Amino acid sequence: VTDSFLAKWLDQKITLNASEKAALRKLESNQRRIRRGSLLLRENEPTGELYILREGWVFSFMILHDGSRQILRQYFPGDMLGLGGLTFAESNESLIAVTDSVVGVFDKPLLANILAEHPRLGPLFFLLAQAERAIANDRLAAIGRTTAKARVGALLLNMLDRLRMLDPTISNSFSLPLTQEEIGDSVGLTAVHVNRMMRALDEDGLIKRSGNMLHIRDEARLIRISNYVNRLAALDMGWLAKG
Amino acid sequence: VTDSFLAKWLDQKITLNASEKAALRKLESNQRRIRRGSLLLRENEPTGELYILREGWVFSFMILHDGSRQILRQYFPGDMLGLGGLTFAESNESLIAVTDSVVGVFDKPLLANILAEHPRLGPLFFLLAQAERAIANDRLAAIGRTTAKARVGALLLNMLDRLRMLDPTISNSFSLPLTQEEIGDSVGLTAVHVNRMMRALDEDGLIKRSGNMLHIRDEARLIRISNYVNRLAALDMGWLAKG
DNA sequence: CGACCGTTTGAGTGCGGTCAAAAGAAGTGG
DNA sequence: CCACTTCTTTTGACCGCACTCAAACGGTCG
Repeated sequence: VTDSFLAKWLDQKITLNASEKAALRKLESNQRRIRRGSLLLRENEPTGELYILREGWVFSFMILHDGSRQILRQYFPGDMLGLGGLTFAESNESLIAVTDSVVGVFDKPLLANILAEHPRLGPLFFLLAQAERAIANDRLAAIGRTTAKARVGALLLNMLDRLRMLDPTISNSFSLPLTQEEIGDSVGLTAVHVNRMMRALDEDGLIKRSGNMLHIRDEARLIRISNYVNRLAALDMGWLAKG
Repeated sequence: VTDSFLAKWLDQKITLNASEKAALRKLESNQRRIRRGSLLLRENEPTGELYILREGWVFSFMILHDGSRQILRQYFPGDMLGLGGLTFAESNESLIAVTDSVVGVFDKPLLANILAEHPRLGPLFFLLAQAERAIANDRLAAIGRTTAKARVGALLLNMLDRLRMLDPTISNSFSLPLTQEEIGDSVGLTAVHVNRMMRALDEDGLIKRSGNMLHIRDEARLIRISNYVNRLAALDMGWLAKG
């Protein structure tokens, strides 16, 4: 068993002791390989499984009654997935792998044990959930109140910032494995209109596309027109515990 | 100091012991009265204050760069407010009282102490946060992928269900203190279009308005056309701890 | 090489926005 | 209690952003 990806990520924000790291490692010890395009979890099916993503891209989504899809969130290595199942017997979200991925699989009883044995982890997970909520708020505001171009721009910037946290050598380019339809389902647009907006961003000199590589050419201006804020930069959890 | 409203709400889901109840009571012991329309917390201002709502209605919102407003969430008695300040030095949301309200005020150090002394509360708060996330997902999908009429309908139904949890005697009517502009800012519409949708719902026989009283006339049909799901009904946190 | 999937482009439509104004409701001060 | 202001709701006319439908193009995999 290699190191815990969740621990690596948390450890940037708060110092974990050896026993806590060991506990988190346990959550990732049972690993599973996921093929690109396959479902990890299906909406409205009872499940006790929870996951920590170790490699690859995953996203969660809901299907509405008219058949349309809303993508809720993109997940990257270190993220916990399937948390909808924590409070509801049936999850209200599905999980699908965008690229070949590796997850650590665990269940509720194991999580309950670990939380009981390591009293700092519960509060820490609570904080993490609040940080996610703040980011979800930005997405809500973007979808509810900004133009199509801004929504696409904000999504691209958010993905770039997430990837930068994982790999500081990334500067302004990354491989974007999402189709334009998936981008549309993420920000509440149709694939056709996403295409027009991407081309517009391209013609404005804000981004550059070649293959599935995406290059942000003028990040400052893209941030401005997209009404984007990088919340991750200001995350502070140090006040929680000094142990 | 009367009973804790947060404890009353949590106690429906998981059994709290006397010492935990006392701890939660402490969070609400420092009470403050808020006038209708006044700001409890301002976006982008550093703050250490956190709140538990005891009486009244509060909502949180963000202002975008073009001046438009997105209302993020309606809060009811028993809810914790201002959690954006937990992980960020500056909150990314503002809080405003819709009606005269009473909140319990506490700060991060007190919360940190209570979480450290009561090891079940951290995990419990974590679960609560996940439940909120699931509900936020529904709202995201509604705004991203449903029609104006469905969005308004889903908001009304959600408020009804929240109120029912607080007062089981409520059947199909409640006093709605939000203006149509505030409803619009909640679901990503203009006040003018909210008005048209409310009138349409009225003419369809789904709702009935008189003054600021709202009556749901055909709940089943409104649920259907709004693509609404009441997540609160299926909340399950019992697996967490048997202590 | 064909089948399939994703991207690109065009033409036309409609949902929700904008602008404007009137009517009603609710505070506010004298 | 009334006069006045301000806020909220309602209605109409028009506009435009994003959707729909459709077809062509390009890449990729078997």
